[in-house]
Amino acid sequence: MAVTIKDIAKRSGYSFATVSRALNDRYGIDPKTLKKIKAVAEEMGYRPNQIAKSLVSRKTKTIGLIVPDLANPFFSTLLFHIKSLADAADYSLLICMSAWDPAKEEHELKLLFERRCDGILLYPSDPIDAKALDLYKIPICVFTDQEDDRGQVFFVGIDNEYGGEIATQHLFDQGYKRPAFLGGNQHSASSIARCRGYENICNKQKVNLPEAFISTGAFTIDSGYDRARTLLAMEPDIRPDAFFCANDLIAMGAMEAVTLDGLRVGADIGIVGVDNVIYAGLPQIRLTTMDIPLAELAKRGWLELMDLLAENGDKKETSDEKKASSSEEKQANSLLEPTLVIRETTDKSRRKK
Amino acid sequence: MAVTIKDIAKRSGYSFATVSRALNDRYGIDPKTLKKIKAVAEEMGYRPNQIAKSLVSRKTKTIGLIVPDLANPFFSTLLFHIKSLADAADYSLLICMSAWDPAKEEHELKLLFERRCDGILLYPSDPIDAKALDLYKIPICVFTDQEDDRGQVFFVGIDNEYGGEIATQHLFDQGYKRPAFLGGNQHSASSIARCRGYENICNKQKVNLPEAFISTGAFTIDSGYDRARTLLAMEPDIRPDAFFCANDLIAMGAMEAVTLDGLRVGADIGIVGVDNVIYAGLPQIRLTTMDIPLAELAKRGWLELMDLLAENGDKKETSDEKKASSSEEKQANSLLEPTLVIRETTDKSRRKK
DNA sequence: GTGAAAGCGCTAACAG
DNA sequence: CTGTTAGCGCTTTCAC
Repeated sequence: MAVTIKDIAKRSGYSFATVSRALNDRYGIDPKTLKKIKAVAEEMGYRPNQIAKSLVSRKTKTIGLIVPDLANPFFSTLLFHIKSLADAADYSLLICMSAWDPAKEEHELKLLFERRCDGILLYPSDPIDAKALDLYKIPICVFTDQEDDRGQVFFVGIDNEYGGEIATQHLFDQGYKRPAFLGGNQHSASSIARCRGYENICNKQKVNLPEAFISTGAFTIDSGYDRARTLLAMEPDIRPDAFFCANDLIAMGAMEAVTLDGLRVGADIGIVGVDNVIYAGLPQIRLTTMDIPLAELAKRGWLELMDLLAENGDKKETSDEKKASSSEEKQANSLLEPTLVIRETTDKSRRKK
Repeated sequence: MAVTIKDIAKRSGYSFATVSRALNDRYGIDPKTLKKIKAVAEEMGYRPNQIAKSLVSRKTKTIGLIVPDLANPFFSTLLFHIKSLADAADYSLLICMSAWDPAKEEHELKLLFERRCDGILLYPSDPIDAKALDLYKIPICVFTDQEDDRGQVFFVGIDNEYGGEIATQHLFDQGYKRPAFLGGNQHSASSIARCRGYENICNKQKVNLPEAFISTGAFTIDSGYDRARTLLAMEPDIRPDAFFCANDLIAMGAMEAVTLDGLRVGADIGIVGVDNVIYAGLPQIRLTTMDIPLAELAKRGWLELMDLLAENGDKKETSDEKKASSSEEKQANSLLEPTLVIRETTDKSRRKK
C-alpha cells in the first residue's frame, strides 16, 4: 500500500540497505547517492513505517498516560502539561482512563505494555502496590504522595496531607468552628491524604465532630451539591459551618447548596476547595482553594520518567550507583507543597452573597 | 527481554506456529495442546507484542486525535467523549495538540501516519483543504462545518453560523442594540462561522457597527477580559451594550471586565457565550450560552470514522456504491444544531450584579 | 493437528 | 561506499 524502502530502492537503483542508510543519515554514503535517494523518497512521498522501526529498535517513542477521569479539569490540565512536555521531547502520548476502577487500571497497564510503550505515567485511582507495578517490565512513574521507591517504579506527588492541614487550619483561623470534609472518590489517595490533614487539625483543635462530617463521593459538582445539602439539613446548631472540599468541583457544588438554602457563602458557611481551577478566581466565584503546582508536578513526573528511560537504555553496571544517588536527591524534594489561595468564600465579613 | 512466542514454544515443546494459533484461538488445534500452551503462556506471563502483530496485520487498533488545545475545556470534553467511545470499541488513542498552528498540525498528521494509525480524528485549527488531507492514505474524519466531502475524508460538525445567528438574534430580542463579537482564534473555522452568523443578523437588523466591534484573539479568559475592557473604554453612547463571545472562557473574561467597570452584567451589558461549560450554569455565573452537543458530535465523528475503516478494510468493488449511498445520508444530517441556553447574563431586568 | 518456511518494513552486522 | 544476509515477534500459507 504505502511506499516502502524497497520501492524507493527499486526506483533509485540502489539496494534497500543503502536506502535505509541514506534516509537515516548514517555516514559512509556518497553525497550524490544520498541526494538522489532523498529526492526519490521525497518524490514518492515516502514515510517511514514506525511500526517496523520499533520492532527492530525496541523503542516506540511512546509514553502511556493513565488518569482516572479525563472529564475532571484537574486531570485534563495535567494532561495538557504532560502533552506539552512530550511534544518537546518528541514522544507520542497514548492516553488511558481508568474511571477510578482498579481493574480497568490494570487492564490499561497491560495494554500499554503490549503496545510496548517506552514508559508509563500513572495517576492511580487507588493506593498503589509498588511490587505489582514492578511486574511490568517498563519504567513507570506514579503520581502519588506515597513514599515507597523500588525497582523501576518511582513516585512523585503533592503533599496532600499538609494541604489538608493548612486548609483546615485556615478555616479555624477564620473563625469557623465546625468544618466538614467533603471528600472525593473513596479510594483516591489524594482525597484520603487530605482527609488525614483535616483530621489532624480537628484533633489539634480538640473539636469533636460527627462522623457524618466526613464523606466520600464523586469529584463532581453534583456530588458536592448533594452532600452539602444533606449536611446543611441538620439542625442549625449542630450542622457544619464550613466545608473543606477535596476539589473545586465539589466546592462549587457546595456553594450552590449553600446559596440555595438562603445562607451566605463566607459569612455563614466557609468553603475551601482544592485545585485552583481557572474558574475559581472569577469575580463571581472567588473561591478559597489550595493551588496545586500542576505544571511542576507534570514536569517532575516527566523528568523522572526520562531519567528512568535513560538509565534503562544505557549501561547496566553504572546504573546502580547512579540510581542510588539520584533517588536520594529525589527523596529530598519529591513532595510538592500546595499553597493556599485565600479568597472570599472563607471571609466571614463578606457582604454579597 | 520480554517473553515471546518462541520462549513458550520451547517450554511447551510445540512449534511456535502452533503456539501462535493456540494463543489466538484459531481452530484446528487439539484441546489438550491448547490448554497446555495457554497454561505455559500464563505461567510465563506472556504478553503479545502488538508492535509485531501490527506489522503483519497492518492494523494498529489505534486512532489518532488532533485538537488545537487541550487546555481548553471544550476540547478536553470532546476528548473525554471520544476516549469513552474508543474504550468501548477497543481502540487506543494517540493524542496530538496543534496549538492552533497549521504547520504543527501537518506535522502531527505525518507523525500519526508514520505510526500507522488506523484512522484519524481531526479538529482543524484552520479551514481545511480536503485534497491535502487525501494525501495521507488514512481514513480521516474532520470536525468542521465545511461541506466538502471527498476521498477518504469526511466531515462532521456543528452549524456554527446558525448558532451565531440565534445568539445574536437573542441579544437584539432582549433589547440590546449594539452587540460586539469577541471572536476566537483568527483562523478558527468555528469562530469565523459564528462571526458570519453575527454579521447576518446585524445586517438583517440594519444596524451599522464600528469595525472594532469584531475582534479575534485567544479562546481564553484573559483575552476576553482584555478585549472587553478596550471596547468598554469607548464613549458610553457608542460602545457596545452586549458581547457575543466565541466561547465561554472569553465570555467569562468579558463578565469580569464588565463588573470591574462598575457596570452590571445583564442589566447594562448583555453577554452570551458558546460551549455551555459546566461552570456556566453555576448560580454565581448564570451565563447565557450556546450549548454544543459535544457528546453527539464525538459520537458522529467516531461512527463516521468506524464506517470509513470498515469500508477500507472490506471489499473495494462494492465500496463505491456503499459510499455514495452513505454519504448522501450524511449530507442530510451532518451539521448538528447548537441550542441557546438562556440565563441571566442577557436579562435586562436582572437585579444583582 | 502440527511443523516448516516465508514475509510484514526496517536496521545492523558482515562482506566486498 | 554499497550489497547481502539475518533477524525483530508474529501470522499465515503450505505441506506432512
